[in-house]
Amino acid sequence: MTAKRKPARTVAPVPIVTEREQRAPVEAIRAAAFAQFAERGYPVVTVRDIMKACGLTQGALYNHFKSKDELLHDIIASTQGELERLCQQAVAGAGDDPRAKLAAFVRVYVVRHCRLRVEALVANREIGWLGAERVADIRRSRRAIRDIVVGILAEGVERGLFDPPQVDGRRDLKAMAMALLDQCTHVSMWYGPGGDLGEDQMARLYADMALRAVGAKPQ
Amino acid sequence: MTAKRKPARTVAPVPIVTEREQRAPVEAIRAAAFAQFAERGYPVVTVRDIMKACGLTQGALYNHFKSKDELLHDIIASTQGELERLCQQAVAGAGDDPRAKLAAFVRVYVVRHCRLRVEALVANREIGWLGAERVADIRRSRRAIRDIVVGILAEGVERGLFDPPQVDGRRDLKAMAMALLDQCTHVSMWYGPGGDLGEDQMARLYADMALRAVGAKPQ
DNA sequence: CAACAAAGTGAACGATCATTCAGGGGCTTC
DNA sequence: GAAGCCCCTGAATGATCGTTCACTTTGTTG
Repeated sequence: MTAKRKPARTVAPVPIVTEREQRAPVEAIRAAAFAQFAERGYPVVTVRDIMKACGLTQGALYNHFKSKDELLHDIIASTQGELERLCQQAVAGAGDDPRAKLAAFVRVYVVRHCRLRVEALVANREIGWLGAERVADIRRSRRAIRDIVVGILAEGVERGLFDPPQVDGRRDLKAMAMALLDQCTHVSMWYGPGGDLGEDQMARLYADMALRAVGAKPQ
Repeated sequence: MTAKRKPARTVAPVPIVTEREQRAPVEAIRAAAFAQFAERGYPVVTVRDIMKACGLTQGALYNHFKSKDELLHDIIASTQGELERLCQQAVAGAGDDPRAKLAAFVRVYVVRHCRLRVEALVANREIGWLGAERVADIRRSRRAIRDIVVGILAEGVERGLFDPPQVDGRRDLKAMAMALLDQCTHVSMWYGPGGDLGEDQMARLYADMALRAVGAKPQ
């Protein structure tokens, strides 16, 4: 079943790319870990699984990461950091109108969660396995993203451009922001490129739904 | 730390409720498993953990369930089944208007996901650990719930009561239904009774957002 | 060619897991 | 009070896990 290299003790153990351009093994480990964590979940993926997928053996992991836990944190943190950066950038480049800001935010967020489905899935589903210390900065980044949305909503309300639903005469912008983010985040759980809509169409659909949900005045 | 019964070898090992009314140990196991799975995740919760929480030892589990896997399926399936029943019932009792049906569906769905947060969390997060055979009927039930929503949306569009967003001139009611469900489902991930809104208020907020998102005409 | 550092190997370690099973109490029913 | 059943115990089994480590290979530098 497994193709066992027979006489080879001395050959290069990684699939050769070119002599000069081979990707750092760290990157191969990251990619393999992403794929396996996404498909089967952190606790049941063994170090042996990950390293075998790179053509290496278990022990080699510890030349690059201190532990399996550090590996998980490394890949989640890089994804999460880039997401936060993208969101800030999208809002900053959308001009002054809160409606444009919200639409730009949702579009970028949804496209990213469609395109990098695997990364998003891991980042959102496997956080719980991180040790308490390592989980803290991920949660901080998530709160930061939520607060971007809350800020847009507050600005829109203040300027009379949004009219979000009220319950018992009060609004809860934080709950609304969570609702919008949940909606967009979990696209990565079921979206597939084979579906009826492409990434950009999904992005526009979700942006439209978000604007309607917050009661945005016509532009 | 743990209150160890000292001389007792022969006493009843479960916390005595009354002589006549003790809950079946199966229920105690279910409850303990729910709590522990929700808090720490199926793969890292051991059979010993669950049974210790009931005041029993590992082996006793297998007097009630064939395996840890069957236990997980049992508790997920019962939750999921009741959710499906509740949703059907909510829609059936909401009259003829698709707007009322959608609102009733969302309200019931959100209240349930707020109130039975633990159960919802387990049912939605731990499915992946079930064996392929056992996961099938859970997925069927989820599709059934999604199709309830799709049906309401389709009826509303047909009768001119909903005007959902279009992308490139087309609608994707399935994607919209998934978006609404994702939003409502993941309330269970962050809602806490200590927040600004109560369950009923959350339900109304979400129902309002859903009606706006699908472009429901004023009633 | 010798020396050195970086990186991979694979056996080994200690821990822990789900599951099995022989043994033994406490019921209810005769 | 004997028989039979339900249920629980706790040691045992066999497998697998993350991590370590002594050793080897490879490529670079003097």
